Amino acid sequence: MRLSQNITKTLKDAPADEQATNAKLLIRGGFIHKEMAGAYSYLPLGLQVIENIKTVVREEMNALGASELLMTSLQAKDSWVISGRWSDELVDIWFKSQLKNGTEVGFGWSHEEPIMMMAKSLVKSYRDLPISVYQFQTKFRNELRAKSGIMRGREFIMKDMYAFSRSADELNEFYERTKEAYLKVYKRIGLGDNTFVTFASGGSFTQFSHEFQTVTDSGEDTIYLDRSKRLAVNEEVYNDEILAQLGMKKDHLEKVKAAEVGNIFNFGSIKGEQMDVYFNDQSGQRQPVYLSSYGIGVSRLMGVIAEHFNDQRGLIWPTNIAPAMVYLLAIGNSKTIEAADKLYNILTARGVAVIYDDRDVRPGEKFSDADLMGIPWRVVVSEQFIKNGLYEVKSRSNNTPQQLRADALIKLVKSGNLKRAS
RNA sequence: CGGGGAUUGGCGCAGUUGGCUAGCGCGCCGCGUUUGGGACGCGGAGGCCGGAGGUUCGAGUCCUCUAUCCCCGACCA
Repeated sequence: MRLSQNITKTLKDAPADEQATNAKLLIRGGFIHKEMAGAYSYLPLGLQVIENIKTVVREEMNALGASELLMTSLQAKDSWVISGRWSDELVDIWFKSQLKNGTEVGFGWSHEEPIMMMAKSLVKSYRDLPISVYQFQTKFRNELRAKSGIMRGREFIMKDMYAFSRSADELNEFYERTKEAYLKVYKRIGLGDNTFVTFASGGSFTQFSHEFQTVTDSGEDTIYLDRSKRLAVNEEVYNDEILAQLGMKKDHLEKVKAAEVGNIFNFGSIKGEQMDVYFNDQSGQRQPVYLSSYGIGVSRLMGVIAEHFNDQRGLIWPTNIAPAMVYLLAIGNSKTIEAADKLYNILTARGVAVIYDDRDVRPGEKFSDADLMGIPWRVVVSEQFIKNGLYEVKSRSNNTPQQLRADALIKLVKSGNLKRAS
């Protein structure tokens, strides 16, 4: 995209009402806009990051055999009454409203109950199973206190997947495969080294659920981490008995702050029994459906990444989720601008996502914005090199530029394996 | 929900013991000079000081209520 057409402008000062690093940088760079506490709009650059994260998640979920759907944000009261979770005492983060005729409705903070109701009408036979579906949804949670920028909002984007299985074994098999898929997701978006499978409280059916925790001081969870095993225990279930059970040694554990970027649950047959979702097995017997659910906080991930990858100058996006691969700018006269226009067309045609700073501002301002926005590669078209057909290429995380021809430039950029046009 | 802090042009801030047309920097508009790390000069636009009520000759400044935001805690299927 051409920066002259971008709706946002970068800011030198972050708004005083933001404390969190992720919010400060994302607002300064023009990625998000605060609507109110805990509710942020995603501007073109920010939306691109969200979409890139989604693409990675989507590919990994599809690889599991799951299919994407989209449920409603508006939810009927009935299904939640069945499970008992319509209660404000039990679930204190409900946003509720009512229709003109007085019928109560809720805004989805989870989609477990609605998906079970759907499954009830769609899943009848063992032949229909196993099956898994997922969606990217805006969740609404009326938190008492919003905090940490986009890391904990009242409205946020989440990928949630629901798997229906015929037995505990079948469920477990899918559960383990999904756990691996999750680790792939975190690896691909740049958080692989710092994200750990973590034992957490399990809920009604199993003793544990598994969280995916990214180690960061900005996180709100405390975990006990065994780095060599790449496993951790959430503080909420941490005690000697549990450690012994998990075969983890206390003196191997580090106490660290972390942000939960995913959580997976095994509900066993409980949900099916509770909500009357049964199928007929091969012998015609009614059996409860086994449910497991899998969440990834997409917008929170964006926040965690912003917290994790930055320096004095601004953001440093990992290549797989950067809003663009190249920040292109020309210095000087009509000749370099013409050359930059041309390069922009070439790169775009080759499927490279480019932010082209075509604004009539001084070079220093362009450099600063390139750094603030955290685009992996900066390409400068200047008089001194263009006469030899060379472009100056510099990585965001490295200060020494190199001079390359267009084809070498494209090769270099594409080695980051991101092919998007914008 | 308990505690603490804050609210003055789009953003960051100043504003004395209550006093006259409410200032500064950034950003924005115009003209000119500039052009490899957020340039400079000149000229402009933009604010009933979060809101309501009160005290006073007079309120950005004092009092009461209220809204919103941030932080700590509690909370986080």
